[in-house]
Amino acid sequence: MFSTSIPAKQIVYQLKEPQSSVPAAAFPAYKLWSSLKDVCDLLRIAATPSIEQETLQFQHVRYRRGQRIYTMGQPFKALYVVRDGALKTVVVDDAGQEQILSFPMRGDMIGIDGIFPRLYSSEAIALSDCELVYLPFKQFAALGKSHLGLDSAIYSVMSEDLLREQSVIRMLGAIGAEARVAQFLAWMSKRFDEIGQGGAAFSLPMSRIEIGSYLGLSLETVSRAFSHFKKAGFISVDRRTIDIHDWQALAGLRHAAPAGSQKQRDARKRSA
Amino acid sequence: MFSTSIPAKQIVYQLKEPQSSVPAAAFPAYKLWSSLKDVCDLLRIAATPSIEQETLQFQHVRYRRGQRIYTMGQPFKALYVVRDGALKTVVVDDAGQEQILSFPMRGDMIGIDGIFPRLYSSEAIALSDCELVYLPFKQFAALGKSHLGLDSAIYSVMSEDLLREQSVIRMLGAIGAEARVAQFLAWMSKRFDEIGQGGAAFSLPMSRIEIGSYLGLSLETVSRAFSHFKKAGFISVDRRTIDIHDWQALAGLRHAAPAGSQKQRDARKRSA
DNA sequence: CGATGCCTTGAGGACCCTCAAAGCAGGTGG
DNA sequence: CCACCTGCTTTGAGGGTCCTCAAGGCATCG
Repeated sequence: MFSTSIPAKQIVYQLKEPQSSVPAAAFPAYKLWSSLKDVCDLLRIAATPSIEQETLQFQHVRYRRGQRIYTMGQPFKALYVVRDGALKTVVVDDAGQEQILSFPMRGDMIGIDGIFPRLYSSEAIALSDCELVYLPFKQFAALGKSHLGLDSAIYSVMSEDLLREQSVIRMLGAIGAEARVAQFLAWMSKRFDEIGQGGAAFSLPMSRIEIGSYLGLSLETVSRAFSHFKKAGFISVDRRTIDIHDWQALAGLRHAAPAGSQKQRDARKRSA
Repeated sequence: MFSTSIPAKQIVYQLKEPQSSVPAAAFPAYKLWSSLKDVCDLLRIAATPSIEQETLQFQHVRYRRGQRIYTMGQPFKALYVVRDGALKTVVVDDAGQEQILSFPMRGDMIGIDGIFPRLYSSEAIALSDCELVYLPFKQFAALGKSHLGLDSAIYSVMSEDLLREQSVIRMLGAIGAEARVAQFLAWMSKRFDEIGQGGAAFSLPMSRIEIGSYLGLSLETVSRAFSHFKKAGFISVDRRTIDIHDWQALAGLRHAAPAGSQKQRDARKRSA
């Protein structure tokens, strides 16, 4: 139904479900292969001399807005690193409910959650046209053995992902609605800044519904929070265009917690 | 203040802050070293012949109820695998708020979130007396190179942890209070069953507050949910002793969602 | 036996979801 | 080029879930 198999060394434009009739050629023939060092740079892994000498190349794949990179239940074959564009990863429960897990952007690795069950256990969908580096898992994992420190670096990438999820859990479990949205905006701003797209003014790649799903809120609550921050002068909002005027104010809203958890009770008991 | 350094090959009883004055000798001299194969068995990793021949041994460490295994910000040195007992992992925010991330039990690996930042980014605290296997990270990671398939297995363990966190996120983001508690009980039951402590009747190692923190609920809501399930005949509750009478009923409450997210709208749009 | 945690149960109210309507942008087709 | 449709966003009104506050029971421990 949806064959992701990419025959060993062959350029494949991933253009199923064209949706709009732009031909593949409409994409500039950017750069379709990455060396191991390129991948490490993307992932912010320090490259050793040994890594720089590796000649194995990894293919780039492109997706259009709305396309699925992989689907729940599909056999796990590869990891992907985002080179350009924005995506969402979601799980769909048996009732058809979508829950968004992350919004991967440049430098993020996706597909990790498929390693253990040997099946992708979430779906990745492109929010904008995007370009990914395709890493066949076996080949990539094998490189960990031949390059000193690369295995630890891969562990690091996975560990980082765990950390990111932990901060989401913390947010969902112990923070009020407005503070979640504020923190989300602060994160996005920081993220766009790192990527070099200007952290102060950017365009959100996702809808209010998607933000709501990610934050455990309804779309209306997200919208209202935006409006509130606008009135307070922290940001400007116009549709998906955001200008951050007061990053500190947003990041500072982390506290203000009325949701899910006991406010200021108990705190800590045992003295260390 | 809290030195975790364990001098290479030497038995160390971790018994700081005795709390109650039970001497170390009160513990039976169980088995204080594990081979790589033992560790793999614990982690449910298939052991290859090469792994069975590995002679490197890993030390066991014991902790008493209430003791910290590691603390946030402490330099990362080792992973631990739970051999016996139950723990909690928590993050503490700048306001002193605790948020519980997981309740590791036999077969779980902890400390993974410290790999990337080279600092433990959460705390692990023993809920009961327990016994862990101490895996110095460098030595352990190095084994991944010399044993075929072990590196992939380690990736699997980490990937599994990611999956577990994802299901927590899904719960916090899109499910009502009672359903969370129900699912929590169903999980615990399954977990105790796997460990061989009887999935139908068990004793919870954690308090209502801790369950609430994990599930993003107040302790009162947890308590009320327990009472409700008792009245409905799904379980018996007496303090921390739980008897599951109708596992299906609990697991079935997964749906019933009124919290955090849009109920039955939109669902899925683009047809695959 | 008093003190201390932990758990249960009740009453009131805050927060955020649900439902509803209207404004706007982009795309399609006449 | 404009009408129309669809999808996204904003804003308002009402109500439900779950938190907060409070009091009392029941174990464990010094």
